Amino acid sequence: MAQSGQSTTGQSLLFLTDEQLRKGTEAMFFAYRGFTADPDRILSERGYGRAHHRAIHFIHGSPGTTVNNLLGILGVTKQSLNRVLRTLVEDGLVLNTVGTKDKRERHLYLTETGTTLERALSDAQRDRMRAAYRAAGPAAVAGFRQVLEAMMDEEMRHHYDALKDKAE
Amino acid sequence: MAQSGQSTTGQSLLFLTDEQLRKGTEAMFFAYRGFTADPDRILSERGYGRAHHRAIHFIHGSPGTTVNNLLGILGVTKQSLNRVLRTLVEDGLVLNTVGTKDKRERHLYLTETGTTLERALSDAQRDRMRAAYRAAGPAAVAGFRQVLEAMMDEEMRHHYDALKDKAE
DNA sequence: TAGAATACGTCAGCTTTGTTGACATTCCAA
DNA sequence: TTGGAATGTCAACAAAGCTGACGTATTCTA
Repeated sequence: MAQSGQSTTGQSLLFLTDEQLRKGTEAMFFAYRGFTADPDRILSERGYGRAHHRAIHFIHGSPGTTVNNLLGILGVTKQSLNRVLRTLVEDGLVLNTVGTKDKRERHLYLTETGTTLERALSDAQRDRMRAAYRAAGPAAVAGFRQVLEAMMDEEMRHHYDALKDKAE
Repeated sequence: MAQSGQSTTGQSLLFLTDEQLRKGTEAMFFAYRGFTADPDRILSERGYGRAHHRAIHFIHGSPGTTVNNLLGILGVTKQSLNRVLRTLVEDGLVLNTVGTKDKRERHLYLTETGTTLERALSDAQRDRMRAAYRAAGPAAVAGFRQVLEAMMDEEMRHHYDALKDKAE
């Protein structure tokens, strides 16, 4: 066992060895692969990639979102996003409507087919997360979220909080 | 606040709402971007990418490892790894020696230049992780690691454990 | 109301990093 | 000793990111 959780005061937690930090980075690396593995399988069956998954996920979470907003969340260029979005619209998974208030904007929605795929993807991903959560217990889950949130960039945390608030 | 950490018995943790799980996946997504952001900056200055970082990281952790072993850890094809390795050897960051016992194998080592870059990269990455760890506290860190480990594929956990044991 | 700014889409071309296929070398076992 | 398995290299291609330039429609502002 490592000497990380000794102090319950939270005061003397300053000895973070290189070893502990290295293990943390490797845990992130290996866990992220597991995190994406199950949806990746479903996606590749249908000729989609992780980029499509991300678009579908956030359109599902914020129906009617604009292209510009999605760009901020995903942190890619519009050319890159456009390529993905175009195939999703062509394949009938995403709907693209002209803005009501500002006609320059395009609002994005999942069609029924899109929603079905979203559910398949998130079910697969959540099964693994659910299993991990159960194995680790509620206290561990709280810590997991705390560390992840502390690891985000400022800008990313804004997007994260905005999405979080929406549901509460 | 969510209703996740209510029970201290760890018994009745069965109500994992879709909402909680969704937030977990988004936390992973946004945190992973932060996790890679700092090294990415250093790498792009020198014309390298994340693939180079991964190779350097694991060669540093297991000096003398073979190409085949590295393939198992990274989970890519040998052709893909080879391209990265070749540029690192050409640039004098990695040393490639013919196996002594089995001449088909190549043993990989970091040169002094390679070690210097490794240090710069891991310093940058660890600064952020250290800050996150401190902000979240030791109990949260323990939970963080627990959940990540539970999220890995079997095969990945084997690699992870092998690397972990090496240092203990 | 004219011109600047914004939102979106697209064309062209490049880079990184993954893929499959073909092939040389080396080792081992029948 | 020879044929198959293992290790690693070269070639060509695909996905998905990037920059830069440009067009169009719309909105904002001086």
